[in-house]
Amino acid sequence: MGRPREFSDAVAVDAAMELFWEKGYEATTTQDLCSRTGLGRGSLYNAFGSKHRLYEAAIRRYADTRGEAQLAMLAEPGSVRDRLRDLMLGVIDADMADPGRRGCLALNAATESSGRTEAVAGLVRRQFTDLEQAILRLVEVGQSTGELASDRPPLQVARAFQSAYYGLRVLAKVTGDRRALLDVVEGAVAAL
Amino acid sequence: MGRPREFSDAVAVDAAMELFWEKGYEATTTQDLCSRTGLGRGSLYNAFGSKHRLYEAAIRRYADTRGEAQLAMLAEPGSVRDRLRDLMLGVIDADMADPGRRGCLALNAATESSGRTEAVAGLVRRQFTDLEQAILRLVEVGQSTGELASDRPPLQVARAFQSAYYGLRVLAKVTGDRRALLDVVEGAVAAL
DNA sequence: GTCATTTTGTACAGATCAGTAAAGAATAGG
DNA sequence: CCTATTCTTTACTGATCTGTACAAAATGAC
Repeated sequence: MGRPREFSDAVAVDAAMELFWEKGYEATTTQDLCSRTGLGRGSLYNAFGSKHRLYEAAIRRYADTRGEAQLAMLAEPGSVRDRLRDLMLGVIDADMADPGRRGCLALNAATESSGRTEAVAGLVRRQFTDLEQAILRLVEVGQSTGELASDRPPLQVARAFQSAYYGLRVLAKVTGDRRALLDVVEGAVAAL
Repeated sequence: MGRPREFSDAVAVDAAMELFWEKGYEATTTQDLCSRTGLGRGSLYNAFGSKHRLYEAAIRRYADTRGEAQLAMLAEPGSVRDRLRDLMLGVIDADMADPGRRGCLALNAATESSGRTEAVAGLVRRQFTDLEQAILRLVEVGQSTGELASDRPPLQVARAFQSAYYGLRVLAKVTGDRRALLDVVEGAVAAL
């Protein structure tokens, strides 16, 4: 009972996510969040408690939407090499098409020291290990079908590839040199 | 002529660098900077103009000290694989020994959207390409001596390794799992 | 309708923000 | 010693920060 909410939580968190994604935690003000979500201060604090809690919700939402979309991409049919290459190529297209150069919210949250509480670190860690596991499964498939060489531990191969993936996203933040990024992709795929 | 400065610019920038390194640009206040450097507000603004200009000076100083130290490490004697492995192992030791989990200031500056003006992006880009070139030279040496396979373009190999290096630093920000990080090292070195 | 409950809007709190103004202090040159 | 110049200190600005208090509004239960 009581007065019903005039907004959808998911939509509000989505708007907050976009904002944190653009500006980071510290540079985003609660006023920004009110403007972007359309909520008044009272509603925003009533629903989410604090700026930091909303930040955590935004990271969770990022994982549930963008993160899951990436994992789904890895599950599509096709050779292992093609799947992993597409993952990286997709990132290059997305990151370079984005004028705000937002990159990956989870990665941004990992590197921004303020707001990197244990709660945030935990959420980021989970996204990282989810991706690691998805890559690992692909590598295992590739090794079992003979598409990939089987002379190295799959987990090691997966982790090295994942690292190159995050490095790629870091490089894409400051460089506009598409060929440099494509070198990373081909180098990482060749290393499989 | 005029009244002499009571502080050394280099020492002040060094202190500011440590602070920006710990907290990032946005979360560092000018009051923090005054406390840490020991300067009054007047002196700080007289000497550096603005918080952002001091940030740029800090990044430059980071490049001149920490960045150069890394490049020097790559120039030491030893096999190419050992040099590149040591680069990464050194990072693991340094990052995990640091309770503040500061990581790499240049990488932090690259991902923090606020304060990422073109000036900052340029400074970061320079550090990135300096490392790329240093790795490239090593790869070229390795390929010419036969230590590394010569079936792939050296620049592609170097860029993929560099990416794994930055990815490693990102992972080190949130994980305490040393074996996961060591997998990245061995995977990246094996991919050479 | 009345009541309990929740949401909403507004106004406000106290702290803190980056940056500046201005007066006093320390120097070099004359 | 005197002046021009630079640095230091302090006080202050106006804006902005996160979070809260509180009354009005909207609902369901009865």
